[in-house]
Amino acid sequence: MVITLKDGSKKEYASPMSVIDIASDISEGLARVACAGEIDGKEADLRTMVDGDCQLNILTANDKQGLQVVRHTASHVLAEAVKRLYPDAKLAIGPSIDTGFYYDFEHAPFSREDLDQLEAEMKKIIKEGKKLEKFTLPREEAMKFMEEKGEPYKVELIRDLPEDAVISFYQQGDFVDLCAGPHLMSTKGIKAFKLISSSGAYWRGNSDNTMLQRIYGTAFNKKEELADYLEYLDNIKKRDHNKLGREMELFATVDVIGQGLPLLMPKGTKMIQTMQRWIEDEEEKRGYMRTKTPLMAKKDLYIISDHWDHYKEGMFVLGDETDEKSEVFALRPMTCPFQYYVYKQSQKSYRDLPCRYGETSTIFRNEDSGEMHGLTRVRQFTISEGHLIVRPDQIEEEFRGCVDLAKYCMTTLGLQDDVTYRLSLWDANNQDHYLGTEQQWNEVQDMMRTILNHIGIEYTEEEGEAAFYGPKLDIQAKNVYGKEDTMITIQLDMFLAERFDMTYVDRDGEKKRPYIIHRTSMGCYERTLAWLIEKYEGKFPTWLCPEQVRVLPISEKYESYAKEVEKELKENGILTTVDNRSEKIGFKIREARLAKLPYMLIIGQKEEEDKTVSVRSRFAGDEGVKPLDEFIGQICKEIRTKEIRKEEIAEN
RNA sequence: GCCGAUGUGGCUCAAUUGGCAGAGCAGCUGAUUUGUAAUCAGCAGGUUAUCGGUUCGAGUCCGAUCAUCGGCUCCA
Repeated sequence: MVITLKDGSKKEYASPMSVIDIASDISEGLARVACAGEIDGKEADLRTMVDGDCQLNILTANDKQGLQVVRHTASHVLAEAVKRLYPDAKLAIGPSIDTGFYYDFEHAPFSREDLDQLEAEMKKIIKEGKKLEKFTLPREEAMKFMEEKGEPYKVELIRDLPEDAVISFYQQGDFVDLCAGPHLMSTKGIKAFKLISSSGAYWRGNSDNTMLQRIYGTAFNKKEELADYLEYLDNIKKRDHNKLGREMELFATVDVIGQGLPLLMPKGTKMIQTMQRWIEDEEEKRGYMRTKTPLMAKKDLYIISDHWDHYKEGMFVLGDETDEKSEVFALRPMTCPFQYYVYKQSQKSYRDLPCRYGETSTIFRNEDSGEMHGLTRVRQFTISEGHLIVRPDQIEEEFRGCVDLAKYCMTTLGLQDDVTYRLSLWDANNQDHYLGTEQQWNEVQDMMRTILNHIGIEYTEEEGEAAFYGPKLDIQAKNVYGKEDTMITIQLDMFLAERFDMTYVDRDGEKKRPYIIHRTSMGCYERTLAWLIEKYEGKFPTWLCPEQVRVLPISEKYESYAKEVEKELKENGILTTVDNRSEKIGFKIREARLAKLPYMLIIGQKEEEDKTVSVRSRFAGDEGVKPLDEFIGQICKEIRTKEIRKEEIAEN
């Protein structure tokens, strides 16, 4: 057989060889660092026998997949350490993940001290350098084997494998684990690892199941890489909106007000107001009509919209539901039905469509108590919500307009490169959760795909993420810790128009059903603020800054001139404050830096000259003495054009 | 909702293991009037998240509640 290597060179062997033996044949050095193989582009264990012509690539820990193998093997070492220290612990699953690996155990919660002890045990296991041996068993024997070992979760895993699956195990010394692999040849290949944390996690990700204990860890090829990663984890805390946003007095929370109900402080509010005014104006330019509808409604409304059946758990209900005579209200979890009634106030012609309604809409969702987080997961929030009532022939163009608006918003804020697009589909196995029929869903989902392909955006598809009334294009972004949330959503709905009996009179005089596009142009203001804090590390683009210029007189003598300067700046719409404290100028500058201000103006006078304004910016440092008019012109232009300077984007 | 950790002035942290709640920074007052990262002095600020229990005595031990954090599940 002929093996073609990565560099194009060829090796010929008379009989089948394992990947690791071929690696050894290439060089002993390569065999030592080999983590896995890639046969004709498919990942393979080092023990895999190669028995025909193929393209072979040897993966090391420098390859992403190679590192995954190291981490996966580290998870087995962790499992062995747990079984050594706590023989009663039951094993569940232990995969590698983007940032390392985890392993789930049925056991009492692990403390940090337990993790330290487990780390020490893992070091021992690695030092012992046991070989990992792979073997397979037929289904029944495999189940019996794991039953005898007292591993009920493994038995369940085997039971659920397809009939024809090859059931493989890896053994290192006395420790055996059910595993598809691939794995390193020896535990010695784990050069640097660390157990990061532990927490509860449901068996098979289902909250009806037992809660297991998950231990998270990470592993790297070199000690320095691990140290860098741990330092990185430490550093990103400085960008965490939940910490920085409180420090910068953008928002706060108060025990007695409650979870998920942050107070937006004056500075945070100013930023949101700036964004809101900008977005409302932009939407108006794009043909939206604004509405202002109630924050609550009788339950009757939600019965029509089907929220009562599909979403009641997520709503704040006011009044006694059990008393049939009392009026029951609910705070709105979205604005859709309210805007539908705006539409229904008059009979519409096909000429009236598309009908674009926008509302800066505060909504309420009763999230589970454990879900709240800073500004990204709250119980009351405000979104730039909109509904477009459209004819079938207008769907594509209007959808395209929504995507364009979303992109414009993201680009203006500088967030456009940090997002991924996800087409959220229904779950055909769970049809009770959705309105409509399978045929209708297939139709509307295909329509979405066609539009997205025409627009030419790259997207992934995700089943079970749709709204109950239709598929969504979700624009997703991650926070500094890698947790993903929806930034913007554009949804296509062919069901609710019927439920609300919305119609238009078509050219032929017949009443027809419109389609509805639900969309946000920028999404939730609170969440967006959170992303901005993390993106810019608090050093926002000037137009968004709650304090754009701070005027710093070098002494009391210049206070009155400082006031004049302030007045003139304010007249030009620049957000300005004066620092009148009697501190030394160096101290004032330090304070202004900590406040992450874009500009400071230092007011003083040199010898016989007139009073001067010297400009200091976080972009160019000391810009020297400038005429005030020139400075005002410069900053006004910056605010007007919503310019984002490169320096403003915090380095990763 | 579930598992775990945490909760002491605005912020960062002490309090010798159950024995008088303390410091730095921020704040306020006064002095200083300053040219690019910290002027000096003084003052004020706490029912130790809340409620209850054990104890001669609780920041410390126990219980409940609330909130915050890390996850799981859920979600814009």
